[in-house]
Amino acid sequence: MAESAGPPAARPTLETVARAAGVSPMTVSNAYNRPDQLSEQTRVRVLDVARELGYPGPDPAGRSLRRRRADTIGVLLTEQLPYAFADPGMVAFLHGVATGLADAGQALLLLPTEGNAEFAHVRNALVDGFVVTSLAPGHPAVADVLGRRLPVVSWGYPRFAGVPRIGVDNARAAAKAARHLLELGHTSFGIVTLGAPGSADSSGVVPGVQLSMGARVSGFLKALAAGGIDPASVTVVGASRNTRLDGFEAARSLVAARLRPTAVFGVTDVLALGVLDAAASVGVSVPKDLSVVGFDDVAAAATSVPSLTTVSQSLFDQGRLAARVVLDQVAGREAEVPPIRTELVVRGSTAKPAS
Amino acid sequence: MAESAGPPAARPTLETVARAAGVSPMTVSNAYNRPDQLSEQTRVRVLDVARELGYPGPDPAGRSLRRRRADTIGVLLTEQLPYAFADPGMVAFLHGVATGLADAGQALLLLPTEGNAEFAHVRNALVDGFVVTSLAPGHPAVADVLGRRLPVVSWGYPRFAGVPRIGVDNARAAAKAARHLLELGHTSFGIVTLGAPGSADSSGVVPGVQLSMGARVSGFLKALAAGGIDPASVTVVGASRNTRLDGFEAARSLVAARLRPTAVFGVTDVLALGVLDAAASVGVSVPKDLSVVGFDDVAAAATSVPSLTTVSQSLFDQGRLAARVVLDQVAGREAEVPPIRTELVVRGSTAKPAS
DNA sequence: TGTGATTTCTGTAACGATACAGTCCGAAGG
DNA sequence: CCTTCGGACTGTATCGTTACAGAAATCACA
Repeated sequence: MAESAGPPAARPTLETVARAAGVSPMTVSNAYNRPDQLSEQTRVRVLDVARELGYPGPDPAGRSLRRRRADTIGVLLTEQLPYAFADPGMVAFLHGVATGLADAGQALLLLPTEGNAEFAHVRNALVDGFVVTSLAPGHPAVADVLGRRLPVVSWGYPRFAGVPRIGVDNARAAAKAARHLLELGHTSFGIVTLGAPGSADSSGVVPGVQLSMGARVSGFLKALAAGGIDPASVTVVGASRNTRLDGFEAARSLVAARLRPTAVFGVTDVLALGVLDAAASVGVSVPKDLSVVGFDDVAAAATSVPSLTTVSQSLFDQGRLAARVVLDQVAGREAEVPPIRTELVVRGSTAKPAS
Repeated sequence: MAESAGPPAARPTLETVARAAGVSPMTVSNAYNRPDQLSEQTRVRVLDVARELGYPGPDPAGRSLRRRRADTIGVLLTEQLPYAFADPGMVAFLHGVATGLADAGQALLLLPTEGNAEFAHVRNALVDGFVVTSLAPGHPAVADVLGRRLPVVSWGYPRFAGVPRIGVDNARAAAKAARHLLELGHTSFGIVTLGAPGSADSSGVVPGVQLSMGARVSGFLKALAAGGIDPASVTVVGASRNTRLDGFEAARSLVAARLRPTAVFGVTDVLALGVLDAAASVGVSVPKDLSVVGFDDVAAAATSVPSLTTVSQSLFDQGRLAARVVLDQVAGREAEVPPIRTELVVRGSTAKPAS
């Protein structure tokens, strides 16, 4: 073929197509994006020519530059990205975000905040806004996100100035768990938290624990104190990661101790499920010999054996709300963030202590 | 302040910064992207000026257009995007993809293929390549993806010409489950599959079932036939969606029937867990009165009561492989796709039939 | 037939960045 | 003193698209 010689088949662009079809580039663009702006006849002809030339359609990069819109929201995950998928609470939240974005026709870009890529992700992400999940104030990604000067909404702690935050009142929610156990008649307690192990000091502050988890621990202890229990008498153990296995290992010393508490609060359901495993492994019966309360109400809490009493916080709805709030900001509407309700769901893992 | 008048504070660009710092735009660009190309002194000065002007750093849209790279891979989800998060098998696969991409410093763009956005997502996605999950050949998104002329890798069925496919041999894998049950001595079988309910015809083909699930069903039946069981004697019921609850409902008729089979194959673990629920709901003891085998080996299979015998297929590794293959293509290397191994994991849900 | 209104299409000018191919300059080496 | 070399920086030309303003052609209707 003669035509296979010549310039080495430059990638076709709008203009290539326009020239070949004998119309202006604008008309080709309209053929793809605003079918109502040109006659059906021309549109068909243009698209035919495009197909013949192997034109893949308007390049999103050019379009994005010109329109100053990416129709994409970035979700920044505190933990290394892959790990987020292993955490059912995070998955439920993402599920909600994805739903909210999909309903609005927006795509979701997942951004790791750790890893070998020195965080350039955030600087280079083609997005119209960010949803950030529980980011520590000093984290390098914080500066990157705020530096982009794009709409942001944050989930969990801490608060950033001028950034709407979505999240529950962890201290109050944890207090519900404590009151439930007090009402059942428990007097000796343990806590499995996330982060550094250690005991609470007199003010109920446990050092080295994630902020939101810290609020859960201190809220739980404060409610106990209001019920006449000395916070210093409560043994607090820490799991290094939020996995069932880490919860199991952290709880082993608790449930095997001679002076075993009769009630344990796991600051996440995943950890609480690990407590159930630990109890089973040493022959301690739940809820007969030990009551266990979790936090989050993930799907597995309802199907575990025994099923888990927990503080429900509708992670899915929070995700959807996060999407709505960030999209409102993108659209120039200031969104108000309603408070998120929590509710104690009593299931099979709590009962009166054995007398 | 006098300077707050004047033009309404145009958003600063590379050139704004360059002019203010008395250098060329190229130098500003280098200050951000190639620190080794200029003196430390100039770099600091440029970045200082940028900060003063409130310059948010090089705009990803411009950069992406010029470099013709997005450093992002799009993942196309068959099901409506949000639903994918509810499916543990899909989550495990995504987990693997995310890991593979994060290791290579790439971001992950999640794309819905359904919803109210008429699939424009795929055409507008700023990505260097796609990973598609189990897309039916006639699906509108298929044309969009192939039309982009970007690297693609597909997971599951069907195969597309020129597109590397990652997936297991479902028929052979399902046969392992069948042989396990035959060896235990079972002679009456049921299947819970995904898609339209219906009975197998003589050739073992069940109409209206997803392709990969169809392969599991027919592979299972073929292995039974090889063991002397008439496929027509096997009752096949269908769940409309891959959820534990749908599996429960689909299995109810099976386990409650007078001529209840002694062994049931769930084509996914999620459905098989639903079968366990159904058995429990009518007082049928697993594995004493009923053996149940699943497929996938999701996390919940190991922790269910009883734990689930299943065909393991390392979904995580397949995700990571998908990432590697598509990135290889982006880099111009042709990747070869190794076969994926499956393995029968025998746990507590299978036993010899009650005599 | 004239006068708008409507439909259909075009020309131009950005959008903001980086690749590429230099230029300039001081220091090292002879 | 002249050459050579490497580091630091610059100028220009795109990358591919769409917003905007308006022109030309067609139509409706008195």
